[in-house]
Amino acid sequence: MSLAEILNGPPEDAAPAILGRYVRANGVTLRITETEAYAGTAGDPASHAYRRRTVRNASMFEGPGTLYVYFSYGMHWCVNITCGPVDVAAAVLLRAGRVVDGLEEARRGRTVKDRDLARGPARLTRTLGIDREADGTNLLDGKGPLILVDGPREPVGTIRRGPRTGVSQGADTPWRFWIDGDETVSPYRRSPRAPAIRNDALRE
DNA sequence: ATCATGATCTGC
DNA sequence: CAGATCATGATC
Repeated sequence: MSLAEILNGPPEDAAPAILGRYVRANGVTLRITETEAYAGTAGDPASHAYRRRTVRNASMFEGPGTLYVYFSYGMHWCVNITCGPVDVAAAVLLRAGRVVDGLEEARRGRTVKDRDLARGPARLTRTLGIDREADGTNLLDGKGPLILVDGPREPVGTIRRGPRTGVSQGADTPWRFWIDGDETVSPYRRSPRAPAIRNDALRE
């Protein structure tokens, strides 16, 4: 399936389809190992675009392949790839990946284990050298700083799914996807503000 | 287990 | 216009 087809679809289909694919930015190449889907105003209370279009979330309402880069917890940047048609604010959050090329560049002076370089959405974004400047750029037009490699995907093994990390609303929607057994996948943390775990919630 | 740190949103 | 919230990571 082509990238354009994937990004034209709903986020819960695009998120697992992006696993195992390669992203490249600023001389660093990553193999994506963990993603999360967020629907826009279509009934997903965990989405930044749940209520309405704002200055911050405007990129989520653009066409498929648009980057939505947001600032979180006063210090971190995180990257989403918008999917679905214009005005449908759905997106896929890139949560973790493995550095496969540009290891020296990826380090950026940090002394962490290789597997931790892009383990978690903020570290992934920093490792790729992405920040606010990339917000609103499109990865399909080849002009922005981030490239998602198109073409057929190599086999990824078992894909697993479970609830999304750290969200207080919609905490049981199983829209987090990861490659089973990969050591670069980030640890799951339920939001302390989320309601108690429902007995019908999906197990990981 | 707790803190760091600031943009954004919401309710007053 | 102020206070709560936050799709987290590093360090204690």
